[in-house]
Amino acid sequence: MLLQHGFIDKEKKGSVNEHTMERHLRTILQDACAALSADVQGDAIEIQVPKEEFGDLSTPLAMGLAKPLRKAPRAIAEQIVQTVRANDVFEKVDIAGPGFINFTFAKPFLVAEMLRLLREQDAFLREDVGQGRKIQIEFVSANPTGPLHLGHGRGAALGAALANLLAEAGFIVEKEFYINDAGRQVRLLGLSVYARYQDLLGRPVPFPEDGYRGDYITDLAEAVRASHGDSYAGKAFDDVAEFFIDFAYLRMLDALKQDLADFGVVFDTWQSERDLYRENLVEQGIDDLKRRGHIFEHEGAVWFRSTDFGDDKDRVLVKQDGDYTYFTPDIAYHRKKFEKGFDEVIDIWGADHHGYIPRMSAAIQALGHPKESFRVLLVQMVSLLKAGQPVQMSKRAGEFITLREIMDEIGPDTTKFLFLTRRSDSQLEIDIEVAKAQSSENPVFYVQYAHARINSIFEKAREAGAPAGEAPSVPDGIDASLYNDDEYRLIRKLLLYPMMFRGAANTREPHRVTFYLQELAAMFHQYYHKYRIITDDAAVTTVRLLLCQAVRIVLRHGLKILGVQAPEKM
RNA sequence: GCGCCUGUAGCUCAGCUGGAUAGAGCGGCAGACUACGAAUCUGUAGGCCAGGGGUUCGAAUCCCUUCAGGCGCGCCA
Repeated sequence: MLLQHGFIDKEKKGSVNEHTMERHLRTILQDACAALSADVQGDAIEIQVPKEEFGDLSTPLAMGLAKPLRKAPRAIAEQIVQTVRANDVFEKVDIAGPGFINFTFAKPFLVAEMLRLLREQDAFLREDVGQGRKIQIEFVSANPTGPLHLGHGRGAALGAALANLLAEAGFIVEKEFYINDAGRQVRLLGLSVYARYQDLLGRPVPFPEDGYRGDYITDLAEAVRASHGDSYAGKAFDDVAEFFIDFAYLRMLDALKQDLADFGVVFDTWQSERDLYRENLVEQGIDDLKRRGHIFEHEGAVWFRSTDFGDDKDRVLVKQDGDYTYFTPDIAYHRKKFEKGFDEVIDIWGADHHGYIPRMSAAIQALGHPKESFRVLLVQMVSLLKAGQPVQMSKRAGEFITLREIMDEIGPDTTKFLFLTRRSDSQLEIDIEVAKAQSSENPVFYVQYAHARINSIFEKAREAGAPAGEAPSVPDGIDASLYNDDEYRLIRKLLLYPMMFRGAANTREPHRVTFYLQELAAMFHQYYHKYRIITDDAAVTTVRLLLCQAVRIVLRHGLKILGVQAPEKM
């Protein structure tokens, strides 16, 4: 159940990528440091991608060692270079600036790595950072009281992409949606529908002050009338509350699931708040905290001493009137998450809830879990512009742009891609006119076009009777001189994918994938314009088709993480 | 008042666990289809990284401060 992504090739899952450019370099540098009697762990060595003219990879290692070794950075660099130069994976190793060491890999090595990419495909691209650790991502979790809006869409895109990313990175991932079906909000929903229903039957009642006012409320009231006629006419709300609440929220939940499905986002588990009560978990949560000594009573209320764990103030769990606060079932919920055995729990929240983080974190720590095992990713607001003018959104008046509308306007792929080209915690503006009008120059099409174009090349190759059909079979070796400098640029970019991938997984930042894909697509389009893939020279053609195939594999992998189609044709 | 997020090219944003001459897309300007898809490509202009101070070999990145925008600070949810 946990592995329903269909994306993970379970047979290849176990293989670990041992020989990317970066790992190679790391190992070599670690040995070099040992020779200098500097105890540096391979993983701790900083490796970066420099500007192209400097080389493929570089390290400021020597500058960092200057102080502990009490030597000049360049002198240290010299020593490192001496030991490293003998290695034949490098074409060039040199020192630049204040002490950077730049590495340029030898072409035969690059070619061999690319062939490995072609053979191993996804297994070559991913890095096992999770090592089977269990991680839960809870996201969207919208109240089932209205349609999903853009903020939810952003959370959905992020959560789904992150789940794909982490699953590929060797975590066991569960995607969960928390259903707020027990609180005041669903009651208000039921009451709103009730009021509209009575209106329809000519028995107007005052509309609730904070009620939901969207047209969908009236639609729900109509649906009640259609299925139950006037059997609830004139009855007091308290007598029919359960019916109206359940009728309304279950329909909203269905609609919400449909929206998410159409957006391409699927959840593994749906946790109901009511079930937490049914299973007595809310009470157990309080008891657990009590046992651990973090509960006190004050002025007739039950408090959690969250200040012991970094919160600003202590928090009430049971009010004077005996009701729970919103926080209390949430503690039970997070307690349950950990009882299910997750090593890490990620919540994706709207940024307006950021003030809630310290108390939730405190509760989790109080329950005995390490602080680092809980992580909240904040998704900032999405504001919508139409031709440069802000579109006013008021949830109260039921006036807001829904995810559904945006999906219908600009398509799920574009919507997801736009959401994922920004860090989640930066505010995002989408101008719907721009997104529509420029659809032909939209970044998502740019990347997809590269993929479709490669597919088209293979079609052409088949027609032309080139030595390749779908894609040439992968040879054991290729003469490194068959590739030109522009092709080596592309190959290097491909080989940097695993490094980018690991960074994205470690930081939980899928947007890095988006940026990488745009860069790769750009590089490919440029290459395509400069050279013909299918030529009279059979050897060159084969070798170029192999490169195209490698680009295609990487594009597909990246797009799949983002949850965006990799179309054969456009 | 306190806390969190943000401030980088005309616009939208990357880069932020300190590294080399700060990047991309869009928009602007000038160009490229008799060859695998022009949803593409080439060239060009555009910056006191909000301001100020500090830390050090080195700061867009870390610290302090000012300013501007957003969001929070309930025995609400």
